Amino acid sequence: MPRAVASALYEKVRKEIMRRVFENEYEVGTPLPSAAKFAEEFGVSNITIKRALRDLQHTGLLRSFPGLGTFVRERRMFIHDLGFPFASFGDAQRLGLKQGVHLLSVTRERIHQSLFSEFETPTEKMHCVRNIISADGTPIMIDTSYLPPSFSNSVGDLGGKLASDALRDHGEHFHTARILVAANPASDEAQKAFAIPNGYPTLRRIYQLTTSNSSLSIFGISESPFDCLACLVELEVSK
Amino acid sequence: MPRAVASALYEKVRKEIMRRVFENEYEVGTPLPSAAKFAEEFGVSNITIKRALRDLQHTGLLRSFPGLGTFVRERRMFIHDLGFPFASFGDAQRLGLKQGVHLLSVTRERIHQSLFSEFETPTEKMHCVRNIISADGTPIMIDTSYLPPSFSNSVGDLGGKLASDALRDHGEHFHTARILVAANPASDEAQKAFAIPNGYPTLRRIYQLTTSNSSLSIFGISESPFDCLACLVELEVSK
DNA sequence: GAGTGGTCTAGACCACCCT
DNA sequence: GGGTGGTCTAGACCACTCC
Repeated sequence: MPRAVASALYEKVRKEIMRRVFENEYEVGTPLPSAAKFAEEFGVSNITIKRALRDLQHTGLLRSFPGLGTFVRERRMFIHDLGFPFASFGDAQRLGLKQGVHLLSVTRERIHQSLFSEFETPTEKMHCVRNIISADGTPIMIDTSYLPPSFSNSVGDLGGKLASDALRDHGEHFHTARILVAANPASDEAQKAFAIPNGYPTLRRIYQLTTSNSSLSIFGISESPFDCLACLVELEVSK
Repeated sequence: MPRAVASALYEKVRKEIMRRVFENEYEVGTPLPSAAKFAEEFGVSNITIKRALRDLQHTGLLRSFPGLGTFVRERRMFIHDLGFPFASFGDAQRLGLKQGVHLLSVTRERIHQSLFSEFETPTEKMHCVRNIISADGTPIMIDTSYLPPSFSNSVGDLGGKLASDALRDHGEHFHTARILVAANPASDEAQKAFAIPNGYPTLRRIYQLTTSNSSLSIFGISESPFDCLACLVELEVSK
């Protein structure tokens, strides 16, 4: 049963730098010592330092900019209450934060079955709307919503708002939300949208919203970098 | 606005190997070509190949064993229905899978406040029970439960069972579960317990169980590798 | 002994940012 | 020009597994 390196040089370096960051030994806004400086201090190779720094980027602790240096990453975590399944503008105001919805694309696509294996999804081509949702100016979530073709007469309405709002505009209200919450390495889209590295942990919500109109379901996926968003749920336990 | 490398050699290699795995070009159980073979095939350095393979380990696609080779990682995903907040043996049987609970440690610790910032936790020293939960023989979850000191007369009971079961043994039943679901890079404990690399995405549930006895709350954290467990929740939407 | 992956180094080049 | 991080290479050593 292999694994566990722990004794590696880059691990020692990583843990020491991590400790310093947690002890606030580096000011946010000013760069950490350069890789060359660290290499001299720790008495190890340049490359070993870079390896440690890269690992710390992958866990969200640091962020490097070529030509500028390496910085402590500032975090701002938002809590998404699943009791209000999909933050709409009303919810955002309630939470006291400025929410923005930025349209990425409107296309016609089939639902990616492998992601929705826990759901019964239609196989026909759906309207597919991708939005970036930001809170207080920082992007925190990329949402892909699939709406049935019956929405075709108002596709233009879909941009810049969330599926729940689009539903509302059609006079429909969803009454049940079924949500699969999972962790995942960042998708390609999330990597681009949030400028995060390959493998960066993200939180995914794969959801189905149903309305009183039984033929009308909205499916979707939301993805957020792990350090931007968490979900809260409160449950009365049956028996 | 930096970031985005995509054109890097190791990225091309990574994507090509990833494609081959998804296309089932490599049999599970037999090793992939060695780094040396890949280096020859792609016409790049040994080290560049290793970099790509390492990234693919960090996203859970591959798993390497020194002396043996690199293998496609077999995944088995369990779905945890939050409607039955904490899988007990009864729930496990209902789901038709063999659940195991393996005691790691019983200690007295204070609750780590920074992890429970969304909860109001007691500051006194609590009983702290760590268990590894496995399903069908594979470990899928490490759980840390904090129980109030009033459980002191039966600390011996805490091993090998979950907090909800311990509660039941005391004639108490929880009626509300408050759960914060988040993604995170693997904690040190999870790294050891699941033999996963630094930065591996995990799903965390930070929870509070309350009973009709208002002074009795159980707090806890569960952590699972992202490819082992997801959470499902179904909600009636108020309003 | 041969092959494997993991680590570490020295050295090089690039694109970027600042002065 | 000098500093930064990012990439890539060649070469070495180690611990491991299998034959």
